[in-house]
Formats: sequence, C-alpha cells, structure tokens
Amino acid sequence: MTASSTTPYIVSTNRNTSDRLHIGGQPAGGGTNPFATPAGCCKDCMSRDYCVGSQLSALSDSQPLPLLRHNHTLGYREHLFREGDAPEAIYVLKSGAVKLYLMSEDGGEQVVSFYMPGEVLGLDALGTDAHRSSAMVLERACFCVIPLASLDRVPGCHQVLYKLLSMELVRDHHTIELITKKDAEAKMANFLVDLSQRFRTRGYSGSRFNLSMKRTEIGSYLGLAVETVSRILTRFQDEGLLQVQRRQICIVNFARLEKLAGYGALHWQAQNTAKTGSVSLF
Amino acid sequence: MTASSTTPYIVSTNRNTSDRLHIGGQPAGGGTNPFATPAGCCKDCMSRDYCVGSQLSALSDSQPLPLLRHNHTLGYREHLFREGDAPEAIYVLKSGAVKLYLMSEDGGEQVVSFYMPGEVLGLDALGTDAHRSSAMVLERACFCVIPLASLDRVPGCHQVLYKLLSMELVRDHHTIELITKKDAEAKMANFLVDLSQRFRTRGYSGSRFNLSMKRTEIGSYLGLAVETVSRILTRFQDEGLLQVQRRQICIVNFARLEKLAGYGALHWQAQNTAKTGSVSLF
DNA sequence: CGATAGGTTGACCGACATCAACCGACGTGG
DNA sequence: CCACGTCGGTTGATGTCGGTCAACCTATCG
Repeated sequence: MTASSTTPYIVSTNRNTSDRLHIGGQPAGGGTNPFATPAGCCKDCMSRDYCVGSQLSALSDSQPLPLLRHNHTLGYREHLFREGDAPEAIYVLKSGAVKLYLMSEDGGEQVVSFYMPGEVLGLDALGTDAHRSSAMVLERACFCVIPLASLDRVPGCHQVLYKLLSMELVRDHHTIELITKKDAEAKMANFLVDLSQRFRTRGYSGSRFNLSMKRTEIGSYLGLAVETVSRILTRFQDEGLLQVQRRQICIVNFARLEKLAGYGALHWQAQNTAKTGSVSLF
Repeated sequence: MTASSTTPYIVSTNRNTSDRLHIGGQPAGGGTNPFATPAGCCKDCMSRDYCVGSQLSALSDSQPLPLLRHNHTLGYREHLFREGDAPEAIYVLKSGAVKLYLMSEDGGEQVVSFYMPGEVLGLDALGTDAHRSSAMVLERACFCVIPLASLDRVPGCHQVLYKLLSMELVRDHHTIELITKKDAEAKMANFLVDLSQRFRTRGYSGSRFNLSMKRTEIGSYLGLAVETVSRILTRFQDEGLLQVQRRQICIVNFARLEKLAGYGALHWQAQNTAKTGSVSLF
C-alpha cells in the first residue's frame, strides 16, 4: 500500500485519522476546523453555496436560526439515530460521511443511501413517531442540528422542507431504477459518476477522491456481492477507466465511465450506443 | 380461460368495464358512484377510515376543505401528471388504481410504485417546479384534487403532509430492500402479501382480488422479466399457494406465502427459517 | 374473422452469487 | 519489536437463478 507505489496517479491521503474532517479532495480551508458553523447561522458558513440545509436559514438571514445546536460531531461507526428512535431533529451534514441503512430481522443490513456534506438527514421521520432507518457515520462527521421544535419558528421553512423531502424521494426513485434496470457494470459506473459529481459540486476534485464506504456497503447499496464490486473495480482499472487502490479512486476517463453508466444495461436498453452526448441520469 | 373453468376458487369479475370504479373485492356500496365525495369534505366520505388523505381535511372538520375539487375521474391509460409537468395539486385516489413510473431516454419505463384508493399522489413534487415522474391510471380512477394553493389555508396541514411524505420515503426504502436483497420468489410473495394487506385494509377481501397491473408492470416494479413473473405465479399455483387466472388472484395459503416473502431470500438471509411468527416486512 | 396485446411455456446460456483461498493493513498483547 | 488475529479486499473456480429468445395460446375488439 502506502500509495503511489504502483500507480503514480494516486496521492496518499490520510484516511480515518482523527484530524480529518473532510472527505475527498483537499481541505478547502486551513484552520483547525474549517467546518465549524460561525454562530448557528449559515450566513458566514463556508459550505453555504452547496449546502441544501442553508436554504433553511437563508429564510431567517437577518437573525440567526434559533435553537440551532451546531458543530455536533460523531466518530466512525457512531449513530446519528437508529431505527425506533423518536425523531428529535433534522441534521445537516457539514463534514464527513454517513450511510442510511435498514436492518432486517436476520441481521442483514441494507444500505439505502450515502450522505455527503451539505445534505440533510432525518427528514424521513418528520411527521412520524419513530425513525425507520439508522444513520451511521462512515467518516468522522460534523452536523448542524435543528431541533424539530424550533422548525415552527422559522417562517417559510415548509417550502424548503417539502423540497428537500421530494428531492430525496426523487433520488430514491432513481436508485430504484438503477438497481432494477442496470447490470453490475452500469451500476458501478453510475455510482462512481454520481460520487464524482457530488464531490465536484462541493468544491473537491471530481476525478480524485476516496470512498468513505467499504466494498460491502457499496455492494449492499447497489445490490451486488462484494466480490462483484471488487472485480468490476479492477476491470475498470484494467480498461484504463480509473485507478483504484483500496478506498482511493482516481478517474482517468470520465467520459467513458459516463457512457457506461447511462447505457450498457440489460441488453434491451442497449441499441443506440451511438449517442455520445452527456448522459447524466443524475 | 373464461374463469372458473379450471379453478372453482375464482369468481369471474368484470374488469375494465366502464361502470367499475373500485378495485378488487366487492363494491362496498350499491349506488351509482359510491365513491363520490359528498361536499368536498371527508366527513361523510365512506373511504374516510382508511384514506390517508382524509387526515388532511380532518383538520378542518367544522367547515369543508376549501377549494377541493372532487370527483375528478380519469380512464385507463390517462395521465394524472407527467414528468416535466408543473405541479398544481396533490391528489387523493378515491377509487381505481394508478402506477407511478419513470421514463428512461431510451423509452424503457421503470415502475416505481402502485397506488390504491386512499393513497396520495403528487407529493414528490411538493416543493419543486416540475414532476419527476409520471402517474398513469391502470383502472378507471376517481380523485380528490387539492390545489397546492389551497393547502396554506388548511391550518396544521404540514404535519400531515410531512407524515405522508416520510411514509412514502419509508415505503421506497422497503422497496429498495426488497429489490436488492430478495430472489424472484420472495419478491413476488412480498408483492402479493403487500397487495393483499392493502386490500384488506380497504375493506376488500385480502384473499381474493384482481391485479390492476399487467405482468410487464409487475416485472418492471420488482426488477424481473415478464416471463419470470408469469412462471413464479404458476409455480405458486402448482404448489397450492394460490389460484391465478390472468389478473385474478385467490390466495389459498397466506401463511406460507408470508413466510416466502420474509425469508427465502438470497441464501445468506436464510438460516433461521425456524421462526414461525408473522414476518410482515410491510 | 383476423389482428393485436397480454400471458404462458420451454430451451438455452450468461451474468453474477457463492464458496474458498489468499493477501495486505492494522491493532493488540506478549 | 514481532507474533498473531481480525478485518477489508482481491482473485479464481464453480454453480445457478433468472434473463433472453422463440413459439404458442387466449381474450378482446374492430
């Protein structure tokens, strides 16, 4: 290991060390904790431009969002909430990475989605009495916590929450489509393209990043066996699409990956591979 | 075919005839259109007890829900809304059946979910500027239409809407689990058990009903080929689990079907088949 | 009556799960 | 510091579930 021994593309990055508060790319700020929210208000927050949560407090720009507990941090494998917990707040992920998953009675877990900085967790319990899924930290994470009780006091918050909720629904629908209609290769390509784009949006490199989840979790999310995930990753590498070393990914040929993501599916989807335009299901 | 020729269990039912406003089971009322909402108010609506939409106007029980256009009806294959349409309202399905689906650029369609009377459509576009999915009528349907503009005037509606939205989210998560972790048999069993329970909730028979969707649509929803759906259905019949004739289903051994639905998955889920208690993922 | 759409059935085979062995990284304790 | 166990990841061999192709059946409708 120790990076860059075999592949010059990949720069060694410190993963899972305690001081690492960001995911992927370079830390965008130099300070101690660049992701600390200034005053319980998004106005001066550096994540503001891509943070979907910031739309909430954008409403109350004049005065800071009340009752916003900020800079709540959790370490690897800690839970933000678990199935059955009573909903108390919604959480804006500021840094790190989180997975949302279901637990079947037999112990098997089903990863439902991965969350990146700027995304909002806990919405799926909004009107209910209990969380129906668990959220576990994959990479030391820092949150803005907005207690449900305080939401009422944010005028106009509903529009924003509705939007976030429906965005999540739409995302899930795409996930369903991805899982049912595409073959393993397309699933992986899609997954990587999606990650890449989300990293880029956040100001990180879209071509060099590291995965915050293990193969098992990718497999669970995409409905593939670990071995398949591994194999496809190395196949992609052999074909010159990307470089991979454990969790570190370096996308070499994004266009081709994108093409694989869009078509290359279960045969009846194929046909017009001619189309070259950007596909981008997401 | 012509019903009951081979299987004594199944009673011939008139499908898709113009006067048939309900799905499955027997019509619960004798009149002309038993599903006509009385006065734009849920108070006297016969679907009230199971209608999740009724929670909305329950809030404003004293005076009827304002601006509620009711008894909007659509025929087979008509669209309630399409991908790209600007959201105008939310729709409570009063009778009939609807499918929600996505269209991939290559023309393939992905069924995302099926809706039954009492369920609410259009929530996934609430905070947004366009529908991201299409809703097509599978069986002549009748809706209560609640224009988005009028929602504000219903005090306390947000709690209800949040709840509906998160319920939908949770449902989708279960769908994802179903699709990724279970084998074809378990998927079908799950699908049927789910349908059965929803019918029962609505006062119809949970053991004898007919499907409002064709095999293709079931296949798309579950991520299976049509042929597989067909084969598994006949296998279930051969094993004495149910009787099937085209769209008509009569569940004979519900317990065993339920067991298949819960476990019987991809091997690593098996193990403790000993447990006999009710499984009910849904 | 023929045309068409939905559904069933059989034969075949390929993608992917499964099983098993192995490897490197990492943490712990002697 | 090394031995060792554990965990995550890779790779190969093998089996099989379910997708694909093709033919056929049945109901429905003009």
